[in-house]
Amino acid sequence: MVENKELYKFFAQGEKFFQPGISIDSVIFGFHNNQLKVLLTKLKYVNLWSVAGGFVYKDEHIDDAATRILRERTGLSNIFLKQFYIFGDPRRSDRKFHVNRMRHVGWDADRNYWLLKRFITIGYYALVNFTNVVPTRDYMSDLCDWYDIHDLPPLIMDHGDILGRALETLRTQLKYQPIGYNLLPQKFTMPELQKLYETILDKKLDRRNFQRKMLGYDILNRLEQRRKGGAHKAPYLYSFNLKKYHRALREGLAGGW
Amino acid sequence: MVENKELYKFFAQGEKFFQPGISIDSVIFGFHNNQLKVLLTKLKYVNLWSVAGGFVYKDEHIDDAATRILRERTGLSNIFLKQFYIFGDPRRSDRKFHVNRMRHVGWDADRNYWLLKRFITIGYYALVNFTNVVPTRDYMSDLCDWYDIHDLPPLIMDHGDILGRALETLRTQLKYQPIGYNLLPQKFTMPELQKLYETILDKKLDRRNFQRKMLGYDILNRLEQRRKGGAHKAPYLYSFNLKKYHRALREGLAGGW
DNA sequence: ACAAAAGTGTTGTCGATACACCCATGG
DNA sequence: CCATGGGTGTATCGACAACACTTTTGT
Repeated sequence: MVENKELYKFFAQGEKFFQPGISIDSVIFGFHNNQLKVLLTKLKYVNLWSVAGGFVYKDEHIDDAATRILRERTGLSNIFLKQFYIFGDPRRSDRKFHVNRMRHVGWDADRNYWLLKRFITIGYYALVNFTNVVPTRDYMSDLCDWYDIHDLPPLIMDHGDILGRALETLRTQLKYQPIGYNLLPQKFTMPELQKLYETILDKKLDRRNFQRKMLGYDILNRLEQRRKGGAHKAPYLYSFNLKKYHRALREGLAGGW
Repeated sequence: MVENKELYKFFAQGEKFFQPGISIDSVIFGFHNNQLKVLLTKLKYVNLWSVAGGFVYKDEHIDDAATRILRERTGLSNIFLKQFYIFGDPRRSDRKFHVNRMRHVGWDADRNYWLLKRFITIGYYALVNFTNVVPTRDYMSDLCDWYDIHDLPPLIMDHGDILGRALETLRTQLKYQPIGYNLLPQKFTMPELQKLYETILDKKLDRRNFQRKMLGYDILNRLEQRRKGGAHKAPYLYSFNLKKYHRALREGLAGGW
């Protein structure tokens, strides 16, 4: 198998290219069907899933590495991406997992093999537009797809913790920063934006107060057009005023839900 | 010199004990004479200062490493310590600086020497009680002392950035968490607590509103005793109600300055 | 016409600010 | 006795939550 050759090559030569002992794990959030989703990959030879992970090239900025990994998994660049925590427990790695994978491609590792050493991982979280993403697996995985935040498959190592802490961070950030731009299509309605907030915060918000508060932030453009076709009254479409949006990102919102 | 032997040993054997490519830099804040201070060490053989740095033993949790480094510099355990950012620019290390130090102890490093490789550093910040600290230098440094945040000596590499970002984080955290416990003596007056807040935020606060807000958090015990001796009316002494203080740490404050 | 969804308005509460007043102490 | 700092009280404003009303649309 050509793919397993690639994996073999990674095992054999990764040490040459990658910064030792450091990995990156990005929790990629998307929004679809009124549900918050995470992009996960199923790793080969085991029945375990993983958030979008990877390694840092020896001369690569960690933020660039995170961006690259995100692009490899989603096809997207220019995305909201932020480091949120470092996971530095010396026992977080799962030796058996690696040994098992290596056996499948015929790589025989000794005890000092680079991948079996301790890894510290840098947690990033990303917000992406679900419909623009083309989930792309690589030679390490045989599946890459979205999963509902409330219905997750079994995760490798401490990826449950990583995901949980990313979600917690997202919820906190939500209070002080605008976020819809990265998760919604260009044009969207106020109820759609509200659903996004409700989904992330996991609680109902008052329709009318939400609208007024959101408009109060002064980061939205109301378009002439309305969303037709649905039953009932047609809602306005909005887009983000990028200039004001980015100012709000820098300076923060009043906040408090 | 015995000390230089130690440094030599570090150069020669550090690779055996420490996790490669990872360092820890802790910005240690204290409060004294109504000024916010940082604990810095002056490194040997150069006219540059550094925040409290160190390395991670191969089987040590990064949080434990940060705690250990803090104890080595201050003599204190059980302290408020929190990771706040990872600095991962591949060009952040200063090769010349290391080479220069090594030359002074007669260590001759080749190009692949561990210390000259890329290091990613984990930024922590700590809040400590100034009067309890015994600033302690080690074999790498010839000075260790407090410096006013507004009057800093020249700092090594990106330690200026690290310090700035730590300060920014502290200011943000101040809005959502109680902090005085770690920076003030056991007993303190309301004006003293206010000075602390004013110093960190670098702005004046209204005396009366501050008092009411602070008392409203319900984390203080008013003591019978008052602070005598100063001119003018004797202010009450307070101490923190630790139980409520820690609950507030976990659950956050209302906040907003 | 009516149910359901969307848009707009009104009111009450609470916290934050601004400021006025009183108390204690040392010079 | 008065200047200075500390403690307590009150008015005002604005943000936010709760809730009423009107408008639009498909069936």
